[in-house]
Amino acid sequence: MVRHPLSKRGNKYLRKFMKWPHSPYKTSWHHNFGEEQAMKNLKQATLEMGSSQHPQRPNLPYPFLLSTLLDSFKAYSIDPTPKAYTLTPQNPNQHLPGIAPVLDHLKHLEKFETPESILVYLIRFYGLADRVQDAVDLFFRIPRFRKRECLEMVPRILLKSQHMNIHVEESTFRVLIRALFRIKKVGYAVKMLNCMIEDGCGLDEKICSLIISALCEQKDLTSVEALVVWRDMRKLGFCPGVMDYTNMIRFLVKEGRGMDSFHILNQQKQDGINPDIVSYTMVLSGIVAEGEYVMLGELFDEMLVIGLIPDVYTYNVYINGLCKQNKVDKALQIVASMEELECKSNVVTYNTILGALCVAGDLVKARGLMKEMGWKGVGHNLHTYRIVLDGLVGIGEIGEACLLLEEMLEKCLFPRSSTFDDIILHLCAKRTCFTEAMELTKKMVAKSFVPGSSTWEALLFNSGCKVGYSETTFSRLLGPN
DNA sequence: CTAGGGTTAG
Repeated sequence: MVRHPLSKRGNKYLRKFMKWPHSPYKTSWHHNFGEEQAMKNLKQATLEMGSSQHPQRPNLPYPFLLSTLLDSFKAYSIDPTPKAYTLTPQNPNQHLPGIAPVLDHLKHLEKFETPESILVYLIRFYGLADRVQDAVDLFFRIPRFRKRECLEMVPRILLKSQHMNIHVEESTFRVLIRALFRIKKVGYAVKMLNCMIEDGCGLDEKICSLIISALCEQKDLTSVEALVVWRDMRKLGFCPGVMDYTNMIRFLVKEGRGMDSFHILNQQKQDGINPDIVSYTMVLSGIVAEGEYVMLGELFDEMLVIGLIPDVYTYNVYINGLCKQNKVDKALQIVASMEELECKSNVVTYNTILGALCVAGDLVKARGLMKEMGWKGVGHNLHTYRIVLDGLVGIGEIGEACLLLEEMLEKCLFPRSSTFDDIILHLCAKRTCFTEAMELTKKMVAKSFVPGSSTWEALLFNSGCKVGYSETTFSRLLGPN
């Protein structure tokens, strides 16, 4: 059975069974995976098209460029993404005839508005193939790729209808506002809502909710403006529901307005709607982000008094707050008490504390905690390793760092490239370790890591002292890969 | 249609 990867119906029930290893909230994971696979197939297919030595299909099917693209994505039941279109043609002259259908499809059938980058790409493509006229034509046709064009007709129609004495009524407003949401123009949607009210229509609570829920995925309303809209809507008699409060809080926290989210939480309480653990968790994290640690403690206590039971998420936020204040011992106490309360700590809990220990330079404790994780059945992840590795490098424990690095590479986990640089630089600084530095560099380059300029400098500088490394060693490093 | 919505990392 083929299921749309993003369809909620698809994995709604899977959720409760599949809390791990993928965050159940990131349902887009499937989608991303599908996209990755589709892109891979597409890449392969266009490469095959390009190679003329393909036996069965000698000089391949330019017109199939488009169908290949569509098929690759259809196989995973997802719509082609804009990215797919930038991959398509590789060899200008060969794929030239396939471009027109692609453009046509983009203009008329694709759901997304053609990003300018694709058009730029295609114009350059025509240019490379010496089709200057085509390039110029395409340039002038750019506006036609804007799906917004259709919507730009709307004001004219509205004016016209006014002339014709046709009154715009509620349902028309609703259609228009929904259209604005589709193109993520929440700011205009708000304006339209105001028009609606001025026109004497009653306040539409559904639209209010829609506006609040769209806040997170839009860019034209700032948090300050959103707060004004919120206030105005309330003045007009909008009674926010739990979901409205949650959405508003999430938006504010995301925008770094922890204190504002705190005020919304208070409004919610005043309205007699009890905030749940999720809302508290979000607000607490906003408060931590703003460094309001006194308030963090107060709100956490208040939450307990109300009778809400914190879960891992909540504790992790609280622990993060303690760690930011360098109160690692207290954080560890919380972990211990979590155990008593039968709330299992997870990787996030440990990574947070490990980070604090590394900042404090207490690598001994960090090592111990890493061991404890294994023992408690909490697996190490990429971040765990990166945190500790950076910690070791930070205090100059290069020997240990190299051992940990070894362990990581065995598991196919890679450090940040800057960490590689740091390790190599440290090794270079110790003259006796130059050989190791070279070996490590070679290994890394093989894994397509690009050393920074100061790393090259250190390697070159030190290679002067060693006879074994000639120019050829370096040019080999720069070779393929 | 009774879940959804939330945490760390440079």
